[in-house]
Amino acid sequence: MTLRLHNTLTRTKEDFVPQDPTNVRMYVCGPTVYDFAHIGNARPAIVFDVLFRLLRHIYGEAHVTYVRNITDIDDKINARAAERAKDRNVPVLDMLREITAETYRVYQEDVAALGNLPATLTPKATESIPGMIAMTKALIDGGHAYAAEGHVLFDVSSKRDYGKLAKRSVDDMIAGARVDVAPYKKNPMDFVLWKPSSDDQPGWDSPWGRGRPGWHLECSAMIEESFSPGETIDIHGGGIDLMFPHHENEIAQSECAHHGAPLARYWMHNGFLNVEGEKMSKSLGNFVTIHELLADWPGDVLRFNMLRSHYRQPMDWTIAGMRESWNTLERWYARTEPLANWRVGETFLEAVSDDLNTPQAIAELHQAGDEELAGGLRLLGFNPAPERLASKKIVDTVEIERAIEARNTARKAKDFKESDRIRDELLAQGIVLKDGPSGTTWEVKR
RNA sequence: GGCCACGUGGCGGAGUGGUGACGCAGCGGACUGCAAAUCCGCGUACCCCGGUUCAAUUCCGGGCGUGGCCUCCA
Repeated sequence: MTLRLHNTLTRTKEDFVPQDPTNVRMYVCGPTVYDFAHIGNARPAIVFDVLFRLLRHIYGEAHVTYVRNITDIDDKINARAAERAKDRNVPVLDMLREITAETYRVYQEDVAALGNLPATLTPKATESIPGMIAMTKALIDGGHAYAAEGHVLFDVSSKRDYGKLAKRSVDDMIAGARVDVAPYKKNPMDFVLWKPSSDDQPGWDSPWGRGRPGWHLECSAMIEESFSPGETIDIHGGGIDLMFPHHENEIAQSECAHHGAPLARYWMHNGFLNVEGEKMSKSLGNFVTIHELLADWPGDVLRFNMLRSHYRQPMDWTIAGMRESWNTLERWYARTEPLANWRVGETFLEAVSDDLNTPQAIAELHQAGDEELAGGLRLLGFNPAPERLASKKIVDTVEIERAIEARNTARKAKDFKESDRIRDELLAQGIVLKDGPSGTTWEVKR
């Protein structure tokens, strides 16, 4: 059984062959920590966690390194900090540290609540500044970058195959460009490696003055520091919207700084996510954060719902889908939880190994016996325990038990009018009764 | 304007050149005092128009539609 992955570089599914099966290397672009992560951010976190687990299953836990960075220096963060610092009348840089630390903390919590394993390494951009400066120097020395008006820019004309990931030529992009081109750029597509900072912006001393890195440079430097400098990694992942310009530019920087050594051999991109048929945006008011979702829904449900669509397909996130996911998981957890034994089924593993075809894999689980169901759930990152699906709704258990007793007394006396009245009353409170062979059980209706 | 995806039954969602994946909902049955839950059974779908083929939902071309990227974005 071979693992096949869709490679954005070739736009085809390819057999995955790591350079070194005892050292499989994967890097995924993590969040910019300026605001709570939204449901769209959850998609890559979950998708690549499944891939991480699958790689560990195939190559062994000790042989897979998964790096997910934290972007904690960025102009969006600066803008947010400046805004809030003004409101609260505190120094901008203090505000900035508070925002990134707090957002990072919540992100880690949210991601863990979705059933994701911690990444092997979680580098922060602010901890890789010297590496970024060194890479910028190397690019200038190699004739791939130039300093201009306090900025350092990457010269796209210095890389013949610039655009190979996004499959577009520099000429095409210039033709379609809608941006004002900064006067100090030699070429409109040149992008910033380093830019000057004012006193109230975070900055580091560099050969080009006090400044801060461009976004793309951060990832290139963090990859270099997380793995061995200059080495090609196996998999680089992220959202499809990062393909251009972010990933294209990472490739340009890293390859030029490393004398042409490819940055990554397999590039993977997850599709976009819509909410109830509409693009998620703050103006539409359908902006859903993971954090608020977790207040109403178990993390496992959110995870399962995500995996019901293939990661490359556009996905529509709906409440109806979440309910369906909850029901399915609840039934499955009831079956698998008491089982001590589990094993990963062959057809299930084939499906997951076919470019993470989780919808197909889930279909296999619907047909599977208890042990294979348990094994499949485990591999996908679920921990079958009913309490993980407990409703967050607060109910008066004692009151319910008392009502059930009263109802069963009425039933014994064949007073069905009374027993139905009690059942309806509970139903009105959202409590559903089930009369089984071993007595009456209840659950919270959704 | 340029580039790129996608269009499957009431809904979600895989897949395939030739016997209707799978789930949810719905319908019928079993069970139940009646229900719920559970179990059993039930479905002739692949945007449109051409082409290739013995055969196309699947391949090719064109059209229409939806969405994404080209600017911060998972």
